[in-house]
Amino acid sequence: MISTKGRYAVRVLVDLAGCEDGDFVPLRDVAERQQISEKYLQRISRQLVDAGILEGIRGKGGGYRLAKPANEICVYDVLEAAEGTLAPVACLADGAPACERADLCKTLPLWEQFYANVRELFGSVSIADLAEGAIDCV
Amino acid sequence: MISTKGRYAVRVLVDLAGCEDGDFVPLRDVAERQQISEKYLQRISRQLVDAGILEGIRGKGGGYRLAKPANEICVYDVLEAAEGTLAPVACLADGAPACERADLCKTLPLWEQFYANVRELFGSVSIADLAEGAIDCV
DNA sequence: GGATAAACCTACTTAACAGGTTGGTTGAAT
DNA sequence: ATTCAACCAACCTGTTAAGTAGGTTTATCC
Repeated sequence: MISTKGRYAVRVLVDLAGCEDGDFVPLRDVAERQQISEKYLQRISRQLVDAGILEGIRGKGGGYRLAKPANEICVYDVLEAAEGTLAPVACLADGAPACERADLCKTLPLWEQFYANVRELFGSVSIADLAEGAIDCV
Repeated sequence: MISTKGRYAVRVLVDLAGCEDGDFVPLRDVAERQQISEKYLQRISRQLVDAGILEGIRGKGGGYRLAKPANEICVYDVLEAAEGTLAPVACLADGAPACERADLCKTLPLWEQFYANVRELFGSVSIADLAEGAIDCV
């Protein structure tokens, strides 16, 4: 399951991608359009700033904007910034201690395959793709 | 993330698939081999029985065995039985109320695609595949 | 028929996390 | 000086994960 944090993050990015390039957009506007608590978005936005995905400036006339062109921001990076790792099992997470059972673990290859699929899918879709509705349902 | 419940469930099934066909194996043995609390496995096993994946008989000489041949049990069914839905977002879960924003939701197609990938991968791998180590790392 | 082995069942616990909310502080424009 | 808006820290509330405890039923074996 993708938590609301990750989903909200994607929605914020897509929303900003739909605004005029280069403009700083106050979070209040995004929150209103997306019907999400502004306060909660604040926390999420900060994480996105820390991850280098968003830029924020303070004060009157401030707000957020994409730190890179929308087609250079992939969904994978956004989800990872918001949710932490997307590894399906702890032993595949970045910096996890190697599992002792790894050699004899018959299920590990499956999780590895799954993780690879996740990276492949979310890594190949950009915020620009979403904003344009370029993803078709299957 | 796949929770331990789901992962343990898969491991139990793979373990049982490695035992003599038709034998009922007491959970204590599985728990010992897999190094998982027997009590916790009890709960999980019950869910798998309810889902028609395992058969259990009580009393001395009892235990569990696969309700179907290992190559007819796919990982998807096991995970779903143990974890509930595998839908990445609530609005795609079985029996979820339709989301009002569905039409204008630019991210929905992405979650649908992801869900389809999950079903495809886990649906195409059987317990027999895992038991034989037929999955290769990528 | 009694001991034993096993699944079954209910309830509880404990810690972590999701999903926020409150209440401020700092910084920039006007 | 005022206003807007990002930043920051702490808190809260409910749910879930991950188990534990302890008992009840059912079958086998002696």
